[in-house]
Amino acid sequence: MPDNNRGALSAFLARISRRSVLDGDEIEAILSLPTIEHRVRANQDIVRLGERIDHACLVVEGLVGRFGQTSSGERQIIALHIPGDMADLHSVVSPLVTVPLQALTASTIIRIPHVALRKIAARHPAVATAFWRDCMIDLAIMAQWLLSIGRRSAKARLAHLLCEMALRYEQIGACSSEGFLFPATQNHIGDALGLTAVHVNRMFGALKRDGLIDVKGREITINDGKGLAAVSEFDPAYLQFEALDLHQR
Amino acid sequence: MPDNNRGALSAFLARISRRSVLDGDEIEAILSLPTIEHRVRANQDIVRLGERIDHACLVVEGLVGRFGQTSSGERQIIALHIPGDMADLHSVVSPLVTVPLQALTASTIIRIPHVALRKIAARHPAVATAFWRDCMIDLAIMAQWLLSIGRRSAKARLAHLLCEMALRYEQIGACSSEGFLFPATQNHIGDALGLTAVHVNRMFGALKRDGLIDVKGREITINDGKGLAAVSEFDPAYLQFEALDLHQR
DNA sequence: CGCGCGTTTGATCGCACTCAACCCGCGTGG
DNA sequence: CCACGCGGGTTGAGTGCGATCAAACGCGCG
Repeated sequence: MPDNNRGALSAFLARISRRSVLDGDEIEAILSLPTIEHRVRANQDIVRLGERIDHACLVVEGLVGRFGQTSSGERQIIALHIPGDMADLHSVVSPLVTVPLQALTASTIIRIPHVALRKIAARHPAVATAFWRDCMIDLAIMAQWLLSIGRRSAKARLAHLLCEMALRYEQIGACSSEGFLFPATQNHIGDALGLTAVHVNRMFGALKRDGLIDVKGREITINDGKGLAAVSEFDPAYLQFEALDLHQR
Repeated sequence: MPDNNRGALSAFLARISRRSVLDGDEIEAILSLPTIEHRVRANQDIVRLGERIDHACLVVEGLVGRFGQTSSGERQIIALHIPGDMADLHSVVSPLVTVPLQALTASTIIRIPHVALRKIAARHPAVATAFWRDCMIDLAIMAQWLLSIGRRSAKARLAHLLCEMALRYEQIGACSSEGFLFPATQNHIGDALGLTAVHVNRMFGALKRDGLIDVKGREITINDGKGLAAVSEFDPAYLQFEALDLHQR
C-alpha cells in the first residue's frame, strides 16, 4: 500500500530543480508520487543482478552504491548515491538490472513505482526531460570516474573523489565550510577507485602529509581545496550545477 | 540548411527499435528528422570540451569516440560509437559538453538539431522514453567498462572489449560468422582500456597464442567465442538486446 | 572480556609502464 | 625509380606503482 512522503520527495525535487526548470503542476506531480519507505542495513542488497524491477529507489538517508563484480569476488563501485539521489531512476526505462544496488551504510530509501514515474513523464514532457537529464548527470560522473581509474594515479583518484563528494554533499547542505561526513569505509573507497583498501589508506596518509585534508573517523575536513583540486585536476563542470529550461512550452 | 537523409536515419531507427517499441507515427517522426551531413578525418574533433552545442551527432560511417583527458595529455576513451549510434544523444538534455567527441577513423556523421529532437520527444512520449532508454544503454556499457578497467587484468579487459564490439557490430550486420572489421588502432584500444599500446599489443599476442582470436590488419576473427567470453567473464545482458514497450498507450 | 570490523604499517611481489629499437606498408616527392 | 618520412605494429630490457601477504592496533559492542 503506497504512502506519500513529501518530505523525502522534496529532497529529490531539489536535486531535479537544481538542473531543470519545472512549473507548479510539474512540481506538484513529483511531490504527489506514491512512496514506500524501506530501511536497509549496511551491506544489504537493495536490488539484485538480473531481477526485473518495477520501482525506483530514492535515497533518503545513508549511502548507497551500484556495484559491478567479477567472478573472483572483486567488486567495483560504479556509482555512489547520497540522500536526494534517485539511485535507480534509469530503471524506469531499463528495468532489467545489469548493475545491482546495495547499501554501504544503514540507509533509508523510498521506493517509487515505475508506473507512477512513467505516468507523470508521459503527462508532463518537461518532467520526462528532467528525468532524462538527471540520468545524464550520472553518466557524466561515470565518465569522469572512467578517466580517473583509467589514467590517474592512486593519489589523484582519491583526491578527485573527495572533491566530487564534497561538492555533492555541499549541494544537499551536508558539507559545512570545510568538512563533511563521508560514511564510506576505506574498503568501499577502494572498490570505487579500483584500488585496495591498503593502498587507499596509504593515499589518505599522503594527502594528510601534504596538508590537504584531515580525517577523523568518517569526518573529512578539507584544508586546501585548491590544492586538492590541483593534484586531481578536478573541474566541477561535469556536475552541471545549472538549471536549464530545455522544454519549450 | 538542413536536409533529410532517411537512409542514415533508418540505421538510427533500427538501433532504437531494437530496444523500444514504436508505432507508425513515431517511426515517421524519426525518419523525417532534419539532417546535416558532415565528413570528418581521422583524429578530428567533432565537438570540443566546454562548447554548448545545439545538435546531436549520428554516426553513419566510421568509428567515433568520446574522450577524457588529463593535463599530461593522457587520454581515456569513455565510449566508442559505431554506425547507427547517436554518439551525442545525451546532449539533447545536457548541451554543455563535458566529454569531447572525436573521430578515430575517417567518418561520416550527420548532425540533427536539438530543437527537432526535443520537438518529437515532447510530441511523442514513447519517443522520449526511447531516447532516454537509448542513453541508458551507453550508461550500462560504461558501467561494464568501469568494472573492466577497475578490476580486470589487461588480457581480460581486451577480451571483454572484443566480445562487446563483436556483438555490437553483429547487431548492425557488420560481423560475419566469425570476424569483424574493427578500425581502431592498438593505440586507440589502449586509450579505451586504460593501457598502453605496447601492452595492448602483448595482450593481442597472448589471445592469439591461446587460439582465441586471429588478427590480420584491422580485421579480427574470433576462433573461440566461448573461450573469449570465459577469460573476460563477458555476459551480454548489459547490452539489453530486447525491445520493451514501456510507454502505456 | 572477547570478538569483529576497520585502520594502520611493513615487506615483498608482479603486472603493466617506460624506454628503446626495429619492422613494415604506404604515400610523397625528388 | 628510389629515397624518405611517418604512422602503426612488434619485441626486448629494465622499472615502479599498487597488489599481496602479514601482523598489530583501536574501538564499539554483545
